[in-house]
Amino acid sequence: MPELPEVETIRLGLAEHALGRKITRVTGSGRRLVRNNPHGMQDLLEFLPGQQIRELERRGKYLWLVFADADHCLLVHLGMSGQVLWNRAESEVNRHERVRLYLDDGSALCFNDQRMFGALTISELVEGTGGRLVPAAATHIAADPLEPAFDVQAVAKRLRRSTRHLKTLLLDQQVVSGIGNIYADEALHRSRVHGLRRAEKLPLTMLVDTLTEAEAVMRESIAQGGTSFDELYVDTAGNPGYFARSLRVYGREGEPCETCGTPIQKVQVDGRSHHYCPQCQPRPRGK
DNA sequence: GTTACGACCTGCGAGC
DNA sequence: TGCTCGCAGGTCGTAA
Repeated sequence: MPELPEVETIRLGLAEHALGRKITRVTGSGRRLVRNNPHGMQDLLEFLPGQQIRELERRGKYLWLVFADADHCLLVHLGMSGQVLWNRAESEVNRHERVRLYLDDGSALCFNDQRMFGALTISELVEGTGGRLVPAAATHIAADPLEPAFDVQAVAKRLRRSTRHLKTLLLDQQVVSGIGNIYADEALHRSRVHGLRRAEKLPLTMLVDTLTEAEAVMRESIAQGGTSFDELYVDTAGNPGYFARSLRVYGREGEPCETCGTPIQKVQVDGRSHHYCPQCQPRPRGK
């Protein structure tokens, strides 16, 4: 599932191949991936050919292609199962391929999506958080922990004003972006906090610690190419990431905690699974 | 304004 | 063997 480290790995892969390249042709089918465009696929087919890719930007789980002579960009969200593969133009079409951008060097960027949660959107660039140019369709997304504009103290204070479960807040992209279910669980384990704790009940230092651990675990994951549980996440060359073997709690239900040996447990927090060590991360009283 | 929850979507595995 | 059902989870809309 692409979270910040996986999207950043894809961004780095794209930068290697696509920067400076001009889009010559676009093919695509289906409506769901392009549902946020007023005229669906037609908007991509009309806007993208001839555009030169000048920059590749990312905020949280959102990635966008900035073009050389346009105030619009192509905003990419990979949802749960999106992939961006760099192929030869004549390469075989994957059964889940939705859109293909042909580049002027004979290569192609293929957007695959099995579960159809992803989105490709032509969006205007506007000034967003921290004075940064961001797609209008993503202005509601908060800064992520890897951005210079990210203020950990301010975000911790924002968390502390909420009565919600901390796990749920970490997943709220309008509070802090880039964190998904995997890295939320890992950050909570590293900071020894149970996801069912109410943010308002926690000391500020503990919230700062959780956010700091989130940043650390995502940086470590980027260094290993992200986390792959199955074939759903691969980089632009089709290779899996190797951070899954470094995860301490996510996907390790029943296995001993690396810290204390207590079996990892799994519960539901607001409809999402939460993996935790009952010894290192005690549940709040009454739960 | 804030919070909680269901729908969307597809493939896979468990259970019958 | 084949069918049904639940689960996975990022985001958005809706209801309270």
